[in-house]
Amino acid sequence: MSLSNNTIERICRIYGYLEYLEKNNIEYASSKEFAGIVGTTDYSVRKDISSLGLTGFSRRGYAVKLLKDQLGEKLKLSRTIKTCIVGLGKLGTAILDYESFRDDGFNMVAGFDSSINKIERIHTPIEVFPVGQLEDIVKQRSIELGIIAVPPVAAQDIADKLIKGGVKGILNFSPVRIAVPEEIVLHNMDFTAALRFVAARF
Amino acid sequence: MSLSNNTIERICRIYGYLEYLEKNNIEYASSKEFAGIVGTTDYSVRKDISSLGLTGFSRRGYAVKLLKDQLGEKLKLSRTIKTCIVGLGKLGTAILDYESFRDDGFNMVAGFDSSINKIERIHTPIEVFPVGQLEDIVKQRSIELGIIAVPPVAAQDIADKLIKGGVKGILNFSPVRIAVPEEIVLHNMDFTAALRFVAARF
DNA sequence: TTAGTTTAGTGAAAATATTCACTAAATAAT
DNA sequence: ATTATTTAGTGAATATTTTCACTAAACTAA
Ligand SMILES: NC(=O)c1ccc[n+]([C@@H]2O[C@H](COP(=O)([O-])OP(=O)(O)OC[C@H]3O[C@@H](n4cnc5c(N)ncnc54)[C@H](O)[C@@H]3O)[C@@H](O)[C@H]2O)c1
Ligand SMILES: NC(=O)c1ccc[n+]([C@@H]2O[C@H](COP(=O)([O-])OP(=O)(O)OC[C@H]3O[C@@H](n4cnc5c(N)ncnc54)[C@H](O)[C@@H]3O)[C@@H](O)[C@H]2O)c1
Repeated sequence: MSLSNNTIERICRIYGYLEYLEKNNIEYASSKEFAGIVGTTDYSVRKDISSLGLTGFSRRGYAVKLLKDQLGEKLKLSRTIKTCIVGLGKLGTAILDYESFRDDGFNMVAGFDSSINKIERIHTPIEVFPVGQLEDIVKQRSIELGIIAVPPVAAQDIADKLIKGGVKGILNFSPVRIAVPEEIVLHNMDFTAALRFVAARF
Repeated sequence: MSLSNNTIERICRIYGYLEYLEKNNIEYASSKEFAGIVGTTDYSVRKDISSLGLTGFSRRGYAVKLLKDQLGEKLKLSRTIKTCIVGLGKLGTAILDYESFRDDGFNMVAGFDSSINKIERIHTPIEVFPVGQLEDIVKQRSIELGIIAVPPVAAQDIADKLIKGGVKGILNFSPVRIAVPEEIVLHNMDFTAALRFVAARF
């Protein structure tokens, strides 16, 4: 019962929508509605959900709160995941300060930068450290997920350090390919590739 | 000869890598090398490239400059694409100031925000306008691609205005589903979904 | 009660995507 | 000159994903 990346991606989007529905006290939603949200068909949504062994209700659809909890359970999203960000430049500070991540279950517990100047000037409730302490802090605080927002040249080095510290996954915003061992989950957010992906389909 | 989204996505990533190779005066690269970059197999890369009617050279691979130009031609990426950003908050200003986009063929020609205060305070070589002028400026300057970095509640309204102004595609950073007509290309950059996509595969 | 409607569940069919197995070309090595 | 090696090109086989067609359940309305 291994899930395809497409299924995981769709479920993650649905999960976000379920949170929204829950906040708005909506109790049921149909596969068709989810399909609209993630841009697929109701068949696919039902297949995705049932492939996790979860079920809905005839004529009412899926129970929002129940499904959210069950999906969270299955995909290990309901627990809070300790996260850090490396590179506190323009993009990094935007991410550092983005408060919704906490609601979404990602607890930003540290920021790192190589510039002491920057670290001293930064004004945020989150603790920030010089990059030299990266590995230690990641270990100490059991940080599971690292976000990379350093210039491309530094990205591989930072990834290596995050991995030594023990992170299980990396979200990389720098536009370079990073090499990681098998067991580490890597996902790239390549803005330029995304812009091209749009422009290529005009 | 319509390309799948997977193919387009891979080609966009390869295109970025070709730019890097070109800058470093590397003349040839193999399908295997591209496969490593985009995380697929050499077979798939060759299929992708040949599905566009493009070819390489036995025993040398693909000619970097030639392939880049040809892919650029086929996917309409070689021309410069006029782009604007709406919402000049933390994320929006980071994107506004990100200079690599220009090298990558995206010319940021305008920024918009609803806060006059913000517009007056912003310090950037790119022209910024109150959001009331959005539709007109997009028309006047023939902006083809709009980036949305406003709070979720405003996202649909901004999308509607961008479309009225005539953009062909939208890159949406707000974590909500936006409705657009068939002919408009929409792509969502949902950071939370990306974090979840990583965490779900730990 | 009965007929109609909505929506989930699901095996089968169809469509799509990937991988394989093989050919051919170019070059290097012996 | 011959053999070996590397790498692209590609039709066929395989695998995966999506869609379809149908069933069943739950509820509504007549
Ligand atoms: N700003 C954007 O909109 C944008 C868009 C797409 C991609 N990116 C990518 O995101 C990354 C960050 O972009 P940015 O605009 O914030 O750049 P930036 O220059 O504003 O910030 C980079 C930060 O990284 C720090 N840094 C440099 N080397 C480091 C190291 N070895 N360890 C720790 N910190 C280090 C710098 O001190 C700086 O604070 C870059 O890779 C960039 O290509 C940015
Ligand atoms: N900061 C992040 O790291 C981050 C991460 C993920 C998603 N996002 C999303 O990106 C968007 C922007 O985030 P941010 O952190 O930059 O927020 P922000 O509050 O810093 O900036 C939002 C900006 O939009 C402007 N704005 C509000 N309504 C507008 C309207 N109708 N027209 C034009 N401008 C308007 C505001 O004046 C402000 O400058 C949000 O949707 C947010 O959810 C941000």
